[in-house]
Amino acid sequence: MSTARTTPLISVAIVEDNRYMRAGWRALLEGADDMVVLGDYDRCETALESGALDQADVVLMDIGLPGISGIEGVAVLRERNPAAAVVMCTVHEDDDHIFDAICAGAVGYLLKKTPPDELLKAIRDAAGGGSPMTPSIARKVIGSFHTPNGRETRTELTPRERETLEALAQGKSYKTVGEELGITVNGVRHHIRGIYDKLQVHSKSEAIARGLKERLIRPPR
Amino acid sequence: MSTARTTPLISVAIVEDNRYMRAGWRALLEGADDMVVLGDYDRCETALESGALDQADVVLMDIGLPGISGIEGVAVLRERNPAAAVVMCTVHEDDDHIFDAICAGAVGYLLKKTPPDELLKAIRDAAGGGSPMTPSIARKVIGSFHTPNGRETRTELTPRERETLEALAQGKSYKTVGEELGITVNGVRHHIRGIYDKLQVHSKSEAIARGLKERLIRPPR
DNA sequence: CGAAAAATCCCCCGGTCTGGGGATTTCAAC
DNA sequence: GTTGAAATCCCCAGACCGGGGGATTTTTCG
Repeated sequence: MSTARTTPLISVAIVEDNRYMRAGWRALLEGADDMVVLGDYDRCETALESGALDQADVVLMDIGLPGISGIEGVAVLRERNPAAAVVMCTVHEDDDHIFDAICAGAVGYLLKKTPPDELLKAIRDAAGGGSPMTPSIARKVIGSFHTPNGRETRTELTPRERETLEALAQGKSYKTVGEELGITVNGVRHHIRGIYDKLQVHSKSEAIARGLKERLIRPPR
Repeated sequence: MSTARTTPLISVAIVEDNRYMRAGWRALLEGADDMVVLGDYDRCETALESGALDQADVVLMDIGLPGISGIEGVAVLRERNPAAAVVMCTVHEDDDHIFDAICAGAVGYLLKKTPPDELLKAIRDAAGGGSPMTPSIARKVIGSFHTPNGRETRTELTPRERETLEALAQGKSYKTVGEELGITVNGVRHHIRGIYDKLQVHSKSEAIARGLKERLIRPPR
């Protein structure tokens, strides 16, 4: 009889255009006794056609692929097989690629320099409901939640102005904001004018957009 | 002569109200030869007064503290010593605490059930510019970037409506949006009316707020 | 091929918002 | 104890936006 397993096998699919890297990954995963490689592909199109991605628990995906990029690939796959945990694996460490991939639906993001044992750990992690990330990437993701310097008066909004802007960002009208802050519409108007002045904008939405971008206020919810 | 070090010592401060847990952490860290414990405290106030936090590389902080909570503590510390990497350590796994702590400035978030060796790894990770997180927490953070179902027509906005709403979220006016999409103000108005209808709102800001909340559109930047 | 949905354009009217003034109170700092 | 910033309130005029209509064209799909 075969060895009793405490955990089910992890099905993995590989999408990577570099054949040597692809072969390396395959060999590595095949050496792990808790994983099975469903297939390796050099581009998203063929991987999707093969059907392997539809049964995969984890998909190791390169980001810079010929044809459909890894980013678009994730988006497509997410509709076909939402249960699959896609781990992006790439040389790019720049913010745009990272956040594009994450927004598209990737659950993990590793740099290609990740050592083999950590790659295996990452796959187990991803299959187990985690989100493996290279430390520097994790910090970037976390950093995206942080306000630029943490001060109350970051750019230079007064506390009251910040409250006002946050209320506006929740879609509230002058009147509603006034009720919420316990002041009249005129009081609200004053603060809003201060905000427009400091942010150099001329409308509610513009102020909200800048407030969010500069992280002067926290995004609602 | 003392042993040559390849990496500098990591200064750690501990803030945790449970004395047993605190003592346990302290003992653990003192057993690691690349760390030095600057002090352990049962509340933020005393920790801040002591000055230990001002020199710490890493701060292990409980989230549920008497007096000033760990969340507020992070915010305060961030202004005093932005270089410190604060790792929240708690039993709470609910979203609010997590995101509040991260937004306040924490770089890591561990559950108290984290085994000792992983705790040490997490501290080294935090000191080295990473963001240690319990796998389930990491997934939640990553998940916050994902759209609910990944489809293009998530709730029920048409592609053109989504483009319009995204442009609005960038603070653009009807006219500007029209120029961007290559249509007239009237075309824009039509899409916006469709959006208002579907989202059940009655103003630009409200639509943007809901669009962001429901993740129908990606936050600008 | 037809029906439905999406996308485009147009007009009018009333309400909200923006920009321009000006005024008073409070509170902390100098 | 004056100064200044923050916060509160008020008015007016014009621009922009939202709700109500209606119309045409392209695309999608059964």
